Amino acid sequence: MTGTVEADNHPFVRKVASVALFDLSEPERKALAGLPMHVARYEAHQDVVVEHDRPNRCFAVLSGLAATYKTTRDGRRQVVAYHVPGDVPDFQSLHLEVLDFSISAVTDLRIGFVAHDALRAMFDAHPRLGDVFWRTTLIEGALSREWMLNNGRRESYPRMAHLFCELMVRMEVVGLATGHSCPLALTQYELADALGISSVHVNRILKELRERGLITLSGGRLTIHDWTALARAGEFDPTYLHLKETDS
Amino acid sequence: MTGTVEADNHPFVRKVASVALFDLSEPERKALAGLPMHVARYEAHQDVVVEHDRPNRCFAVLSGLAATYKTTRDGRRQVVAYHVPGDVPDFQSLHLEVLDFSISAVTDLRIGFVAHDALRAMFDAHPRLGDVFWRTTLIEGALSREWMLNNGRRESYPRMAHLFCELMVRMEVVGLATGHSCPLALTQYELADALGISSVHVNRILKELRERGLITLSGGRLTIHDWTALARAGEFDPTYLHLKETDS
DNA sequence: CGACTAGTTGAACGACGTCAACCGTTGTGG
DNA sequence: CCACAACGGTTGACGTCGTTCAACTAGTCG
Repeated sequence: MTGTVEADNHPFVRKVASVALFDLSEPERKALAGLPMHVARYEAHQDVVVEHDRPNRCFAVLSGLAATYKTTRDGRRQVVAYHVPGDVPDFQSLHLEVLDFSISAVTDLRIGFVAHDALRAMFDAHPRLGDVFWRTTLIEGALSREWMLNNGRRESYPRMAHLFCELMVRMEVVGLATGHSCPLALTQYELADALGISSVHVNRILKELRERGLITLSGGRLTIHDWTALARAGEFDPTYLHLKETDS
Repeated sequence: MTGTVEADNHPFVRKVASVALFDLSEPERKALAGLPMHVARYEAHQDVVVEHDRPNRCFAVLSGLAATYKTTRDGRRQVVAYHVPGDVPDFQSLHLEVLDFSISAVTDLRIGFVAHDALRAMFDAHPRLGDVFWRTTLIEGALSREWMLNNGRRESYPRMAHLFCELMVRMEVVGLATGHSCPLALTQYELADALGISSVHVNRILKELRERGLITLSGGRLTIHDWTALARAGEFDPTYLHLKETDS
């Protein structure tokens, strides 16, 4: 293996390459792969950062699933984003001092911390990389908007269908899905918090999706048996994910 | 009047100065004020940009109120953000080719278009300004998250209270509110689309807020009679707006 | 084997939606 | 200058989607 191949397997290089609209230069690859990264592990349900924190570092998800969430005063929880490997969920801490959300491990999680200073130095030296990271934060914004539409204007059946479509596509993009099946260890409570409904209702909708032969979600695994029907039910159009054209 | 004062009244200079964590240098002010801007007017309910557009320019709201929205296939509409003067609602078009949302004029609107090329040139010459605009897009992301919590986990009464609190604070920041009263020409239909409820229900909640003496919304004007009670009802905590410390 | 957690299901309730009628204001054209 | 259409707001009656409460099951861990 050459150094180049090694760098290409680095999570940052993979992620940035998948988002950038240009080919990364060799110095850019080196800068990304050379970022000093501190790897840490979290168990499911642990918080990585919490609201009001003032981090001096960002982190990338290396493996597992993370969730950004907020809570009301009386403890009701709303998941506002899920993060698959490669994502940098608290990137905004680079420019906004105090966090307005918390991020927790949904499953066992491996993450890599990178100091703000190191990132800033890299962006100074390689401005195009800054633009790519900017692009990633804008894509996250696009996901937020789609979630708002989904949670605000679709009933729970299509709403859940839409969420499963999104998660499957994103898992496919990072190579974690095979044949419309991917690891997804979400409890029904967590699903409820993402969809803005109750866990009891999640259970009923899940049952309906299962009985109609669209999906199964069990054993920490989501399998979509009828992609076409699920996408139709959820009115799923992946444009908002802003993927670069690959296959479908 | 000196050239400096003139520049300080320029919408971009005002906006950037209000968001930046540092003092703008004179060259930076000049660059902002010197951006070639094409002013245009839109009547209420006209679209400025629509989903799937591929703009080669951004625009700033100069006066009036704009709304970013998305629709489901059957035409149900969800407003995902409001934009007050100074905001640059489609900034993401600088980095994402195709729009995943539409933006319409809520009231009569005056906007200023700025070509992407001009912005890119400015960011190359003044990297700190790029960081400030990045910061603004991250703040918009914070608003999205708060909206998701609000729409997903609060019932319609506190939900509407929260929205009015947010809008009032934002109007105050740009100097359009006096004594908890500001122009706000939203119809009940539009309010419904922002809150994810029906217009009939908006009417009822509005009546309740009015009868409890918290607000009045009429004649294109929102007046908050009891800020404390409204903020309490909406569990409003302005942290997520990421304002720089001024008054309260 | 007991304790705990996640899932499942029924029944009653409630928040909100839908439908429909009606009112008030505005603006336009005969 | 009035008629009337168009639109936004208001209200009641009723339907429904989703919640809440509660009981029960199944799997897992010590």
